[in-house]
Amino acid sequence: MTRFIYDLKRTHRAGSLRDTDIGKEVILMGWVQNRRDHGGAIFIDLRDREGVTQIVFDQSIDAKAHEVASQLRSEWCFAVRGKVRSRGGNVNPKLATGAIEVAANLIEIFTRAKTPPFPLDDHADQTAEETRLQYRYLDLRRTPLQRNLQMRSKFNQIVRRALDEEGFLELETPFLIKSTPEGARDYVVPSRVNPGQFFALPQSPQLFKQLFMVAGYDRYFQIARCFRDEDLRAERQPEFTQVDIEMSFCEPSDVQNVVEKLLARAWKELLGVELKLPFERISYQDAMDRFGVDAPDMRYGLELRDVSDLVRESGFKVFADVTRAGGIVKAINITGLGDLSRSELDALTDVVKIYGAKGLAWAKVKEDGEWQSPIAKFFSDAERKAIAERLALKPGDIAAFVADKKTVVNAALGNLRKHLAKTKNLIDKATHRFCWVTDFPLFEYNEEDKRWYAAHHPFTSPRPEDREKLLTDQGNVKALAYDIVLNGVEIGGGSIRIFDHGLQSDLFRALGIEEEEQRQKFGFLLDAFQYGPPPHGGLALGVDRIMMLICGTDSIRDVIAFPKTQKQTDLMLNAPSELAEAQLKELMIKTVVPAKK
RNA sequence: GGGGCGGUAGUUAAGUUGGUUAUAACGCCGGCCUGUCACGCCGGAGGCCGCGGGUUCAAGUCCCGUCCGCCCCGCCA
Repeated sequence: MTRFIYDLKRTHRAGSLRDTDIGKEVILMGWVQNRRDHGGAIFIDLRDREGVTQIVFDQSIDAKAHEVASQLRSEWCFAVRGKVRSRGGNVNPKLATGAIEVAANLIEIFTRAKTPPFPLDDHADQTAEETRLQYRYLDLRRTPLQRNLQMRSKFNQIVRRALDEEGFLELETPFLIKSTPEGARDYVVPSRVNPGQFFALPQSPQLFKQLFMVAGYDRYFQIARCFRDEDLRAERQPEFTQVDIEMSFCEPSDVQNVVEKLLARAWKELLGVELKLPFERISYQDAMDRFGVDAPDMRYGLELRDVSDLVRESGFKVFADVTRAGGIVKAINITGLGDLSRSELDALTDVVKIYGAKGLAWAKVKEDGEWQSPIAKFFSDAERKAIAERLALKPGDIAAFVADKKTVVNAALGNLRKHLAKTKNLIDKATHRFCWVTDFPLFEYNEEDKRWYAAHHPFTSPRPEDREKLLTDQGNVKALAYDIVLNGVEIGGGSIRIFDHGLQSDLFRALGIEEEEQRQKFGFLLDAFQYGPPPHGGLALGVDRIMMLICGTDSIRDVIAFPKTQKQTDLMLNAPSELAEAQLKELMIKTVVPAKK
């Protein structure tokens, strides 16, 4: 190494220099974003994480520097010393540093670079993600990802400052824990010193944070990595990050207030957006009735309406049969989108079929109020009028109906609603519509196993007023559980926990979990709860999803430095991979991979 | 486990009814150029058409299988 690094320290980051710096001698270090060689003068755009500065190597200023600079190519790493000067009439309005340039008088090339496998300029988002993931370290150099990860860093700092100020302690919990059978599939880690035994990686620090409350830490948080071995989606990775929060002596609104303040602060500092507090609340029941999903996007209309009572006696056999068999019929008024062609309506049918619906019935309302519809003839004038009234149908509107089991109808129309909003551009991207979804059911019935399961987890407290229904009317017990939803994406959820021993016993009884099984799965927690647990509750926020929304991207992978593909592989590491025989032997593990047919 | 979309120079794409030597832009290499900023001009190199099989006189193109990436269903207390 020569004079740079040791003698000549970096004085600025690229991106920070302005016309007020004219005349200063500066030292910058970074990468070649672009070069424009004009013979006697070479322009190099030097990029670092803060931005880009134009460096000019002028033969007449320093012939040696000019000669060295003529070798520079894309993504070479180098340092320059030079004087900041005005660009005069050649200002580049597209650059923050566009008013100035650095006239170089000394350069050192640190490292040369192979030609990158894909362009790293800002116009290069089009490169296949497969290639970008393979060379993730290069993709991460690009401005959009630099920006996303820097935002993520700032978000984490805001979380720490905000929760510290509220008296929360940042405490860590172990990664190597015990596998529990319920919930998501566990990632497991073999224990070498305990042959044949395995640890599990935490799906969340849930039980530990409750133990912190038992131990009197009162207010806890952690920016925690969580692991779930389930199939991936655009907003789901096998390892993800939560802001995990738990507090003692609280009711739901105490938890919600903390979270609202935290998010409001993040939105203000990161986006300059002032959020209106408190966030609106909607019950789970209302969300399902009006939007068909438990994480409603309320930025647009197209709400669902139940018309079961209006079609039960109709001549349309499909609707009449479904309602008589305990199913429901719901409809959306597809209003304001103009006429839809037959092929467009067929495409909408394909959408609802994904969610198990057998079909989509539709009716167009003509100018004279008559229905143009294959099913119009099955309804009486009065029935059509009643439906039109409930859906507020006007001439030009289209009603779309689905009849089936309640879960199918809600999923089909709820997702049809999303589909229409997206494809017909009904969404105002600048809107940040937060809401709390409350009063979730405590139990979910599983048809196959013919038993009730905990909808959230088995330590979630029922609403006090539902206490006596616990063993008799499980379907109508509501939980002190709440999700937080932003623009139709669930970004967090939590609950008030059970701290009363008798209540916990009844809950296990309602779930059909015997005492022995309770002891085996949760013995340590039940033991702990015999030593004076405080009333407590909490919540976890999905950091990756929140960052996805803050950064305005469609994929969680854009806010995770080193994400995995849909098949849970890392294309850069080539992970996972097989272990050497000796390694398996040491762990006393034998693998049995079924032969391919 | 299932449905859908995609895979052609380094990158992004085009490729007709199966028909001669597989196109283009950007990038790359060489040369020229002192005011460019997605610089310009001249010249050049660059292909396992994802992989395997089949049909055919002939396959990037048709058929079957398979791998990889993405979106979705199931799954995700």
